Amino acid sequence: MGLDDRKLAVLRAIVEDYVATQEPVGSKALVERHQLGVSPATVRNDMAVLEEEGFIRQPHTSAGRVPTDRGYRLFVDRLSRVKPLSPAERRAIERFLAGAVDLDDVVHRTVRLLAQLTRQVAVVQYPSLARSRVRHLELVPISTTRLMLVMIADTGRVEQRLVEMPAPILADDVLDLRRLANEKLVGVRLSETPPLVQSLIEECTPELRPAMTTLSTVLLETLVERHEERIALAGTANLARGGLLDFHGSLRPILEALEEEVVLLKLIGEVEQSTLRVRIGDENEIDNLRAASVVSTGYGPGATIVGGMGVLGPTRMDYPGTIATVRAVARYVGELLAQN
Amino acid sequence: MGLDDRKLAVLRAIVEDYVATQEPVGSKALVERHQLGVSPATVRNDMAVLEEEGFIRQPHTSAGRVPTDRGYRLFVDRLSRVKPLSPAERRAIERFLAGAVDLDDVVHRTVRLLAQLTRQVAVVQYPSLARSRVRHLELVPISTTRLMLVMIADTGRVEQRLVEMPAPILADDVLDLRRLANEKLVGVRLSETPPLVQSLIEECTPELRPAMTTLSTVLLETLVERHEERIALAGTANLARGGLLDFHGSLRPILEALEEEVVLLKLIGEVEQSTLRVRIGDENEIDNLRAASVVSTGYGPGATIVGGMGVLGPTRMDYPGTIATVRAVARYVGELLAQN
DNA sequence: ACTGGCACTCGCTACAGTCGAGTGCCAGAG
DNA sequence: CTCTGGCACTCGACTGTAGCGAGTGCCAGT
Repeated sequence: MGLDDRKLAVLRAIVEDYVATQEPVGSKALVERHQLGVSPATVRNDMAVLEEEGFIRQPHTSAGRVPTDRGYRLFVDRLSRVKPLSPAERRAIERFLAGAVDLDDVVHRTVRLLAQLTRQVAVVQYPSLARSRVRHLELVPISTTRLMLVMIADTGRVEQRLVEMPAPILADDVLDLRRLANEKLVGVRLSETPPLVQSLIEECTPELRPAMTTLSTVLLETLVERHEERIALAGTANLARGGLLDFHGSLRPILEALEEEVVLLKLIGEVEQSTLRVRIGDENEIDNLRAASVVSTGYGPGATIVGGMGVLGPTRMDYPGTIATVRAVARYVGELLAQN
Repeated sequence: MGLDDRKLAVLRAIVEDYVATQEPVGSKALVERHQLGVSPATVRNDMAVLEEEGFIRQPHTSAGRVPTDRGYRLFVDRLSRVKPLSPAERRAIERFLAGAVDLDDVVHRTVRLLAQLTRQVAVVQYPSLARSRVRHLELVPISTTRLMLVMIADTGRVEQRLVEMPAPILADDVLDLRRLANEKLVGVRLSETPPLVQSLIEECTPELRPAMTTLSTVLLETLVERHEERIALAGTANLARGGLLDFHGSLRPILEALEEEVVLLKLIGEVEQSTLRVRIGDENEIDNLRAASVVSTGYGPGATIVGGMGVLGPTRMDYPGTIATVRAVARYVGELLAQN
């Protein structure tokens, strides 16, 4: 396919105009707004080619052109220059995140910040437990047969869980359990704890065995199985901005998808390296989100990735701006985490 | 105003039909569907009176009638018989909540359950800290200058917070701090802790004083000031069901309101007794929710109320059903909490 | 290879006309 | 005094027609 420079320029112009105005853009308007140096007729010919190649389409005969998912893809891959953040934005990010006092707080602020800056739906995954190490385990007696298990991970995450003991347990035994568990598990990656928890049962004294067994099941549940991943969400109201023209009509599927933790994790949790990822319309694996685009990236202290964050909006969105913002916020959060 | 029994029956019929069909209801359709025992003409006269009194209105001349907020109000107060839950529903509630393992879990399940049963947006407030008592305070050393403060309330809530110490602190001192704090604060209502925390500083040994001072500020923040109330939300996708006819057009204001914790608290958190409360359309103090109705109630173990829960939907909603569901769920959750 | 011109398409808007659900009112019956 | 049947009226929803104009595709000319 012969896509010379001018045709690409035309595509870029179409995307930019359409994103800005939300209206199909015609050849005449194009040459007026951009300095293409050629006549509308020429642009029309280029448009015909672009349409043949599947980068743009006409909503109706005799309307202007609109980019297709493929068109946006090409735009993102080859045509959009990264739009550097303004100093004001950088400062806003820094100031907004600086006040955070806690991991919870960091995540909360981050997700609100992302939603606000991009004016879209923001999603932030808490640092993944699978990628964390155990920093400390605490057992707090609640009653004679009840303990509260508190697990603190090196990423700052804290999980707690009630443990129902099979029989009353002595304070001293609780201390023993705690000591044993900590000796064995502190510093270990959570994903690698299961065999160790098993050995914990085997190696402990017979008197402690029943208690340790129940504790272990809860431990395993807390560490590995149960709602292992947490997610924060903000900016859903932004979905209703575009007058429902985006998302062709109904927000329902989108809202439904956003309620499913699993779906959200799929959206932003699958990042292995810190590469930023853009999924446009059809490229999304989740059917409900075929009308949306997702910009996501991993984040973490230094080069390691401990979780993902991202933004969801209409396919017709300001990709360069969104990409820049997501990238910047992720970097700041990473630095913040590194300080701990 | 003379509202005899038949006029009330007419109003009830109008509300029921409109809720079911979502279309303005005319006199003829009414007599056909309900056994009113009179002719359409008579009904029309009654309707005229009802309209004069402000209980129903016509969207346009020559369309059927639609209930006004006032009409719904009268319906809820005097016309709706409580619709008992089906045994199947009761069982569903029981089964769904029985598996809960944790306060977090209870709240999560409750909110999803409510959303599912009522097919509306559900909101559940975590047991309010202000109404809880301190059950235990735990201090976990993270590094020489960092502690993790964990507060467990008698309602099952657990709050944690990082404490940044002004100077390195010894393990023994941590134990002392913990002991002192627990001695002073365990069993106290959170709302009454501030003076005690103050005295904690005054009474402790000079060596511990700096550490205790920082700890105290964090304690106060955790116990009283900071995001004291937590809230769970589910079912936002249900907002987009009614084809946007409800909420006259835009979901935006509703979604915006739902993102504000403060607003949500106002919605469901102001319950003092366990009385169920229904706010219809205009009766809502929050402007963004003038097009919605809220059914809310308090819940808690036994007669004490520890938090609120509720449901938000279009004014045109099945009040009897929703009221019954909310009430039932709140009661079950209360029983569940009482077991702890 | 680009441009200007021209005929053509087709969605949008306005307007007129018809249909019918629903109403308000009135006179008469119970 | 209350209910009923009848009747004229209103007005929104729908249909069909016509004109407008943005935008296109194509072609001949430079």
